[in-house]
Amino acid sequence: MASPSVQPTNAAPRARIAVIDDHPLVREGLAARIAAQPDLEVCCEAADSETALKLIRERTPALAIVDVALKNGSGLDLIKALAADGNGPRILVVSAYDEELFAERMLRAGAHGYVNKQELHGSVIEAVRAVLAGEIYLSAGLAQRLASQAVAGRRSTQGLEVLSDRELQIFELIGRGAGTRVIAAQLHLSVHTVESHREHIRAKLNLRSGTELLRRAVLWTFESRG
Amino acid sequence: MASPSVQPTNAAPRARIAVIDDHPLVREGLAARIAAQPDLEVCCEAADSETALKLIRERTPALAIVDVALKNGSGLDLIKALAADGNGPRILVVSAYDEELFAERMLRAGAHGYVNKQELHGSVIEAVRAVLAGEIYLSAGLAQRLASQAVAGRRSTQGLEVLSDRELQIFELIGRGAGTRVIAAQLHLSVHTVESHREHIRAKLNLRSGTELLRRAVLWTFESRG
DNA sequence: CAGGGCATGGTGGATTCCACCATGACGCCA
DNA sequence: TGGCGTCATGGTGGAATCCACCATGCCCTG
Repeated sequence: MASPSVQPTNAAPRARIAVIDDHPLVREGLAARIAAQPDLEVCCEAADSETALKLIRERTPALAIVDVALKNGSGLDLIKALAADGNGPRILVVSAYDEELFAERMLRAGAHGYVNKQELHGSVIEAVRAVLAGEIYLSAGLAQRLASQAVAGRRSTQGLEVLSDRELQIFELIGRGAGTRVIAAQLHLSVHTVESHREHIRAKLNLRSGTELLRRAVLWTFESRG
Repeated sequence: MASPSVQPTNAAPRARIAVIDDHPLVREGLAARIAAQPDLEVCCEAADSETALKLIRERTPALAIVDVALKNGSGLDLIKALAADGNGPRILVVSAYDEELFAERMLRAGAHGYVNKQELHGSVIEAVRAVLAGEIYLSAGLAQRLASQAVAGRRSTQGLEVLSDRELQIFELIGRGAGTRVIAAQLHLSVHTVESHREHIRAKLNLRSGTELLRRAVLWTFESRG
């Protein structure tokens, strides 16, 4: 991939793109848009991070569009795995949450762009091209917010930014209604590990009971409409 | 609905469909699928309930595909408004949540079908056709759960009307995040009593785990009490 | 009166929670 | 380079809980 083949715009072959999202409709929407471009094409699709990883390694797309919340392993893991591969595809994250919360983490984990599903009129393609060209792409509002945040160096906010990646990930799953054992299975972790994370989350968010935790998580997921 | 005017399937013209979703990508995915059918076509799209209402009244589609969570008015309002119009389009709800909670509300508000975004490989079109044909369409898992609920004994299961006073009271406390022991203390009851009520609530609402109960209770308190 | 729903409580076994603890990996910084 | 903190991963054991039955008493309605 680092080989001199990654410049498709001037040649005949289209840039090959992987679409990873657990909503079939979103996949199709993306695929339709991409297919409509003369210089881009979809080379594979997947709904969960495992098959995604497999497919991407096998088909070596130039870019992968990844949703934050997948079935297994939640996108973040996928991104980390891809980044760890070294010469993997460039990565554009699509999310229903426009939380700076996620954007920051995703980018740190190795993503090259972050676009919100909501404000996605024509900008995906724009984002795809930008990321393919080697740039970092952020959807409109996010850039400013991230920047101002970085400048302000803000803390606490009682909010979820105190949580580590793993913790946030688990927090989200809790919000979706998954029990500890389900989460453990889904993330390929020991139940104890998940419980540990749970405990840390509780501590960080100042929640006494697991009930309160679940409540918080459910409300949060609901509010930020996953 | 009983009027003989809405019968597009037998003639040459395609059935005209409105697509209402705040995710552009999902809209496009749906549009692409619909456009691929010989007997269907998209007549308008909208991202919020206001323009949706305006467009639908103006263009009189045979069917409207509506997302639960819109920007303004949350889909539910839209459905109610359309139902109030009397001779509006048939309505198919698409949702990211497979909660019976939502399905119930939507159907009661006047929707004719409810499909989950997740399990949406080819079923949307199927659902569209069914709803156009005058049927009520529910995505797989939901159908059973709702049916078993309806058959199991009582009417409409209006959600919580089946609950006795005590049960509702406890349900609400659960929704506020109170644990069993707290509830017991607060109501001057034995923990066992509360647990019994809990169990009865679960049974009545067809919820499997206590987690589901909590989740549902939290969502309810959030939804209804503003 | 009989039956049904309701509120109250209990028992016992399975599960989950939760407060500690431990280890290895990584990063930071002096 | 070593030390310190954080993170992720796991474990242990006792407390709390869940949950499927069961039991009693009460009130209402047929």
